[in-house]
Amino acid sequence: MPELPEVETIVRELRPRLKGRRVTAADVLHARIVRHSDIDLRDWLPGARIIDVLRHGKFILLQLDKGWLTVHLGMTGQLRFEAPETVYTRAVLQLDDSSLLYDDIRMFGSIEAGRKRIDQLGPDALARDEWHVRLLRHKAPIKAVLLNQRVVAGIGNIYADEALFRAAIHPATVARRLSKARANKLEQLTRDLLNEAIDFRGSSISDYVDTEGRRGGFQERHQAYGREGKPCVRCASPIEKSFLAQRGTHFCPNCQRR
DNA sequence: GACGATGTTGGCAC
DNA sequence: GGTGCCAACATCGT
Repeated sequence: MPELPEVETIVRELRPRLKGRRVTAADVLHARIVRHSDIDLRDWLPGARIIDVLRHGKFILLQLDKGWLTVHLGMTGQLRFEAPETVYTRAVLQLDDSSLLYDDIRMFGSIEAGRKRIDQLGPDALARDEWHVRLLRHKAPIKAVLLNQRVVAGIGNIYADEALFRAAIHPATVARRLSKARANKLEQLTRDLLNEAIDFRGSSISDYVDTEGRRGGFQERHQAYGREGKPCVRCASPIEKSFLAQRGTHFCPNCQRR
């Protein structure tokens, strides 16, 4: 569920509440959530001071005085302050002044100590980086390349469809065959899109809520994603849905020609 | 009730 | 390097 705008919304709420706080206790209710590490968070976290809260792509990074705690929300992960535990609560952090709970219905999310996996990611989609040149190195369909977090980090299925719609590029276009100008335009339109979505506190399709349980508002502004059969806002042709890179893909067959 | 789809990623086979 | 399939899991719509 959560892509860059949703994760950024959460990070902006976490940062002022977590910065400078000390972890007093940690509980892991479902071991599967903690991955790629032999560290037992229940032993490792207590006493740690939170220096800052950062984001890279869809990953939330808690910078601690003793290392890093990396959180990925997967499809249905949620972080909530002072919330009651549910059957889907997978971990709980007790802080010196509050508690932070990690809920995850489908458990595609993860929490890990260390920062290693971030090294595999491409530049954050909003970072100062001309990442459109990276798109041109791949011969896969442009939509698959946008979804590849090693190429550029933060774009998921919703924003890939929305970005390609704005740029009027067919999702199946071979990335390497885009002109440099079109790739550059795609990057700029993607940045605009992500920033607008952040202004609306992200998109809520079903599960996504922020740390206070509020839904986002950007789903009302989607022009392609979830609009199958509805008229294109530019030309009124019905939006089509097909499958590409094993993901539902929405586009205007008239505006986005191959 | 069964079936298929859902915003994510990682691993593996080819 | 790219593709396709599967796995993790629960819910919801048809």
